[in-house]
Amino acid sequence: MPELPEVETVRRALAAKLVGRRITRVEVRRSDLRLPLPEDFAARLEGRRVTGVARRAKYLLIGLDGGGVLLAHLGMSGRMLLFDGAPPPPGPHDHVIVETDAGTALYFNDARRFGLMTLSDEGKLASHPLLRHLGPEPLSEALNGPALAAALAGRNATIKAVLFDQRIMAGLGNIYICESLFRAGLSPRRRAGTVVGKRAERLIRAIKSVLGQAIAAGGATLRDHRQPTGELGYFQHAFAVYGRQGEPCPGCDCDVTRTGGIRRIVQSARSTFFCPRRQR
DNA sequence: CGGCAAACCTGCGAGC
DNA sequence: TGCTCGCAGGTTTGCC
Repeated sequence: MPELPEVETVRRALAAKLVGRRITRVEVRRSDLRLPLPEDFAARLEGRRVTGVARRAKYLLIGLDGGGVLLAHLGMSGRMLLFDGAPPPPGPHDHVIVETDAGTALYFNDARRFGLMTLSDEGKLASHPLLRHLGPEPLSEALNGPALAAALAGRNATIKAVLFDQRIMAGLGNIYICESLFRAGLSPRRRAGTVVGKRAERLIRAIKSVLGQAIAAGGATLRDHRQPTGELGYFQHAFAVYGRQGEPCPGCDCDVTRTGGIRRIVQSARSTFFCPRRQR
């Protein structure tokens, strides 16, 4: 499911239910996630109080008293599900269950197991192997047109491929890259190094606006993403190009039977959706 | 180093 | 109905 807006939506839901609560019980039902869970995972969590829930790129950072941090990534299919009453019987993909003194149960569910959970210390977060190479947050003030242009300078790969590189900017995935390039009017096949000046300005503004609107909509629900409380996100209805192959481009008023509408191509084994007339 | 493909694992929808 | 195939929102590795 999850790119930055979906993870941010999850963060907010977790923060509302977990902050200030004490963890009473942790059950590891399956420890072979993308990285194996630490041996003492449950023991290090039980009895701790949750001090905050933060996000870095697509990672969730659950702060604990005593300085520990539970680091979680949802991969492609990971979900965090919150239950206030009696939780349902765990299914085969409910890998970790965390219960609090407020009677809340949190299920970490991940069919494909590309997600992970691990433990770190607050002081070591910046140098943590999973976080250390991440580029700036797209929504941070520091990331503006000139900063983006500088990061893209000299890159000969396509802008689509380079935006996937989490070292350039961290948090975008296939959907929001497609949508941002559409809003910016840039072809996904353009060389990244040519995105300078006004183009870089347009691109960073597009990225920030798409992400901001997606967060406000509770993220996008494709297949199975939902918020931890069960509500659906609805930003998928606002997609201009993603998954809309053959549909009319919302920015052009040309005849779809002649132009073919939104195009789908494959770049580094991932689908790219774009309007060849509007994006250059 | 840059750029790309494949691998990791499971589920689902489309098409036959 | 039931099978096979292709495809899926991420990240890492390995190859050229």
